[in-house]
Amino acid sequence: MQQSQPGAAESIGDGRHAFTPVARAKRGYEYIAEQVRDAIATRRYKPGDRLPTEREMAEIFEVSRNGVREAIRSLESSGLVEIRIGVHGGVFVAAGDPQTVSRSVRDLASLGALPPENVLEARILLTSDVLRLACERATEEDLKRIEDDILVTEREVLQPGAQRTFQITRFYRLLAEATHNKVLVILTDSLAQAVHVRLLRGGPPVNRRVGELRRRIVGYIRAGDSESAIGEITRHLIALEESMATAERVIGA
Amino acid sequence: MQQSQPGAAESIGDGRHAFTPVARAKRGYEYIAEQVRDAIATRRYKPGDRLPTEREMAEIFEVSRNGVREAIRSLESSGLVEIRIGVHGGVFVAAGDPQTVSRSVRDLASLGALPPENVLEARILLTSDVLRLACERATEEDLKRIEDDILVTEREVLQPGAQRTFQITRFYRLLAEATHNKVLVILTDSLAQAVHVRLLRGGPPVNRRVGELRRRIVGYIRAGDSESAIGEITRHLIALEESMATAERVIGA
DNA sequence: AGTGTTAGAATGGTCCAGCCAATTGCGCGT
DNA sequence: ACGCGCAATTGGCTGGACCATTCTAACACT
Repeated sequence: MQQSQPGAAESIGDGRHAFTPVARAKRGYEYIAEQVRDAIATRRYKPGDRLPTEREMAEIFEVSRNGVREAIRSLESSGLVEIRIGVHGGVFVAAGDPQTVSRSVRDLASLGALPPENVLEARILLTSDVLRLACERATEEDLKRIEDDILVTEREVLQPGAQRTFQITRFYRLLAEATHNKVLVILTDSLAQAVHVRLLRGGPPVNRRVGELRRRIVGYIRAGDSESAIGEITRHLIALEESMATAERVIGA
Repeated sequence: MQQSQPGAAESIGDGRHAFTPVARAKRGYEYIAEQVRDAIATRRYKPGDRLPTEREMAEIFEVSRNGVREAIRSLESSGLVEIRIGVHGGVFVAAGDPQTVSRSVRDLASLGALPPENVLEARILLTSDVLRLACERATEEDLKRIEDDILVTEREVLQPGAQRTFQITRFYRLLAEATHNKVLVILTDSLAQAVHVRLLRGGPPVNRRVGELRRRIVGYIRAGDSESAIGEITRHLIALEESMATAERVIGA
């Protein structure tokens, strides 16, 4: 996988030179992971297929079993393979879990690599697109699911000692699911996770009025009034950002 | 790391039950990776900080050094830590490389988990948002960079035996960079990678006219005519999708 | 004083050989 | 026919050993 080189090269020059960072001594397991990745990318191995056993790979690649295990760990953490144990166990090409993407984004947010104002802007744009599509495509079932979730959330939020849960993520994912577009679900979920990380780090108190707000949104979607829905949620996202920003200023984070 | 549970639970029921998959016997290294992840998420460790050495962690967590190494491999592959060797080397919390996200998306695409029509739709929406912002914010420098890249691309494309390179990814990233929004760059790049994977798997021949098209886009951006730019690129993305679809039908992939 | 040079220490990188735990199939006994 | 347990195969994990890389600090030579 030549993923790091292009980025690195371009960030330095104008892209015209053909230089690449001096082939840093890659570690053994990287070569293994790379080969497996390529084999999957080129469809030589498809989801569900079983790779050779650890012991076999150790022979094939001429490394110790430990080296193979590290490579597998890396691939597993990327969501490319999954492991089953027992006879007929082994390393299998995974089906592809969409959550790996939002986990990446969450990690980036954990590291503070995502400026909040950029997340906010992207979120407003993305959510607006989602709402427009949702107005066209949401089925009654989709809307029911959202309404059920609102009830759950209200119950969670009104309980004494309400903790931050995954409600933030859930609502937006359900909205995105109403577009019937998997990719939009992934993107929406990713941005929600970026905010979620921040909320977990001592954010503002839980807003007890979320229920009302969300019900209004659903109402607009039912009526096919995308512009009102967008306006409503945009104001909400901005308000949320402001309350997070002040909360962080108080803590001094 | 409770990332797999919420998704799994919700996909089954209505979200009202509090059931969680029977705590599958987690492997030792997962506990380690989880603790380190949490420590980073809660800012107990910040980018640049050094974690204990492998040997120390092995003592702390009461596992073998191999176990620790597997945990580190997993975190490294998530882009959370990076390793330096030598005295004063060790495991350091990373700065956060945006490429981890697009790599995730690319992996998902490799696994065939992203329906092409969903990618196309998301790409059209996202690129439209990007172009609107770019029309407002692009500096002369931004546009210069794009024009330079177009020249590079034309040279690459017109060479005999033109190979698919990273030009597809590059152009869209540069467009996104003109919005001066890091998050939009990440999202744009991710979707471009999803398409790139497909192109590498025997896509249609390289389009030799890309230069003209891209120059027109830049022209519209300079003129602040976002709608024309959007129309142009939307038609292009749709045409690209169609040519990929037919190419795949021929191959029988 | 300045300048190489070298020895040592600390770190991750790798290997080996072995045993444990989970899973499954097969054959034996009832 | 049924069930029970053994055996085979897989990944999970251990502990110990040694190598490769890097940096520091002491030393030797100008």
